[in-house]
Amino acid sequence: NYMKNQLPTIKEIAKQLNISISTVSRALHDHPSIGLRTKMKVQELAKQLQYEPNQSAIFFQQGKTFTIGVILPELSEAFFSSAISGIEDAAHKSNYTVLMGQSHDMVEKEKQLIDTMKNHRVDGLLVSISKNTSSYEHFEALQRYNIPVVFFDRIPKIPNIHYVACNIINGTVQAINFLFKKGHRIIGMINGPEKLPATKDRLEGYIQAMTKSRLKYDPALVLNCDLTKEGVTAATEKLLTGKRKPTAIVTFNDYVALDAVQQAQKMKLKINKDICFVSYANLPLTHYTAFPPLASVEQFPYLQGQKATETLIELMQQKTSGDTEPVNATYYKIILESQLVVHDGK
Amino acid sequence: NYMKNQLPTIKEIAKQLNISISTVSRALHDHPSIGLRTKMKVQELAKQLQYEPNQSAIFFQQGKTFTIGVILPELSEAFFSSAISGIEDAAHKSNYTVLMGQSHDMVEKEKQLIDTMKNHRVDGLLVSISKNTSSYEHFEALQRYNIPVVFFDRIPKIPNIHYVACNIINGTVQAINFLFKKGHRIIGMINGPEKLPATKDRLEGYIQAMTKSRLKYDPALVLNCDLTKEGVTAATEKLLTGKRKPTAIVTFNDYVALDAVQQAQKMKLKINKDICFVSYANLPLTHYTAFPPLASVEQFPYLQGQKATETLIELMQQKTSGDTEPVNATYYKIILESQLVVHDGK
DNA sequence: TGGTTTTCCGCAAGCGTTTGCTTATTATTA
DNA sequence: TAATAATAAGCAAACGCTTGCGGAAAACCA
Repeated sequence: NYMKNQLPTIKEIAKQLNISISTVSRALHDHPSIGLRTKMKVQELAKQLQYEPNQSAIFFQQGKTFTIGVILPELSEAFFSSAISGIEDAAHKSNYTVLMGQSHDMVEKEKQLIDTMKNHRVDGLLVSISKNTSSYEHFEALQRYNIPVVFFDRIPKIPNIHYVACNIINGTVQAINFLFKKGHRIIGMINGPEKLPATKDRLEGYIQAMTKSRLKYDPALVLNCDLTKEGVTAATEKLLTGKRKPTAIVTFNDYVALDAVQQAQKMKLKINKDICFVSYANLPLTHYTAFPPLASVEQFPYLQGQKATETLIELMQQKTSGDTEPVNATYYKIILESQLVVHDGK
Repeated sequence: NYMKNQLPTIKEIAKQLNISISTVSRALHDHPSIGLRTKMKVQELAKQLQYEPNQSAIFFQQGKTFTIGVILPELSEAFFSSAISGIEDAAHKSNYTVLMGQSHDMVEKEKQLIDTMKNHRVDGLLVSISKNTSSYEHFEALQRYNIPVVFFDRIPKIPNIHYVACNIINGTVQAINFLFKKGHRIIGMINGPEKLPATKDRLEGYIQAMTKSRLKYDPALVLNCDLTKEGVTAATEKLLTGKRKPTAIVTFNDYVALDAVQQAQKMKLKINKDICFVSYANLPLTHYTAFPPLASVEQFPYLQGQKATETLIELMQQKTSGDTEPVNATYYKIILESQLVVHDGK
């Protein structure tokens, strides 16, 4: 008692009230088997002492931390930071907290983070995998720990996983149709690095839409690039000096669009007249730019984060509610539809 | 042993090796008082069993969680997401993890988050306070728990706190000087909401610089606004139709600058000719816009986050390394200098 | 060989809570 | 009034790990 800077515990309360700690514990939880009188006394003293339960102890005792881990490539990227916002909001609503880590697209760090999260005994994990991740054993380790994982946006191509993703294909189709209706017949694409799933999806959508529109798919109109400014510039130039000159170009994302616009201008083309652009949204403020893309395929990062969190929470509940055996090997595969957002002239 | 899906513990290892758990614990920690033979045996079995210590237990036992909490207004804002990136990187380097929450600028939620963090027994806290926070008792509660707090960017104006902030004043002075050298003599400012500290700092810098440049301070040239598009537009119009028409305007941030540019264009003014803009950077891609500000006062969010984390970690070490009494009531007040970044034409 | 140091390891407490089970007390019924 | 039921509270184990302390065995010295 002598200036022990200790925090009050139920033990302390029990001692002062001359009752057992179990009684205190139950009293604080409003357990029916505790009389009203003592219940009151306990709660009063607790308040007076400013008692707060030591969550560390509870976590340990219950084997549950009410924490969900989030691992993604880059916290400062607009897309992910929106996603995080959605995650945090959803988690907070269900009284979970969020432990965060960024892999910087490095597999090694991704592994480290998984270890950290695992050791911290997070109750569940949300992951957007790094660009360079190609093997997935480090995720399997999580199963031993009974830590459910929900992937989002950047999902591994393996079976039997839970994920939330955005179907980019239909958005792409919408984009092409939009351009088609505007009269464009030769539509190019500046895509991303070949091996990226995101790149493949875009291409697939492109092919689908072109085929359906009875425009035959011309591979010469689709260029891959490494997303650097130089790469984009080169691709744009090549596309615009090719045999079949496109009147519209779909670009991998907003950054690419902006770089491509610059290059097109440099080539003395009138934007939105000689050449139009449509892109995949990942920037908040393209409408402030001089020549924003006519339209963007929106992927709803906030919503993705939110959905992913909600399904993770559901999975965690399931786990808790004691299905002795995880019989229900059903996997959540939640797919949001991307959507073409047409920007008004302004 | 019968398909208990339990994770291996040191107890398990001890049993299999017929030694005591304390020996196992020490062996795993390379304690000198354990013989090489047993040490090897233990470590081998541990690896074989894929043993990993239960951090929850350790946290509890040590009263330390190796976790730092971060509370800030909005995760998805570019400024903060850069800061977070810096925080995460710095934390990870020292083996800390990051627990995150966003207040959405609501005092109530800020309080909740502090409670959560406190109950989670984070080892330290990083806070950028919400716009509406004006009383600070909820932070004082943390002292009882011996949880050090480092504020960053948005810091409360009370004494005896640790903080990391960016001195915006000198950046503002640089900005005005920059404009002065370019020949501008009538320089306006579109500032933020009056009560915001950020607003006051900008104003102070403005006054200092104007005074020093022998341009007398004309209050009519400084307008407050609420940062909405309408507010900015109105302020811009008022400024550009006033008696003394500025040839340059310093704006509260990039968003304001972009809105103001639009309005100026609507008023048939030639940007960078009739009227120039300088702003405070908070967007990553102003250089893609049609008429970016000529220069921006950079506040280095990543660096701020990093520095804040580093000082927090230092504080936590101090706490641990057992100064029985926190005699050293020295408070870290780390101030980064903002810096004017002049954008090249393209 | 007897005593002293070293080396190695085990015992047990403790961290703060929860919870199944038991016990003491009071109220209820016949 | 005695037997039974309902109510209220306590005991003690458990969660997994760390660590101060004490003890046995082995090594050393003289």
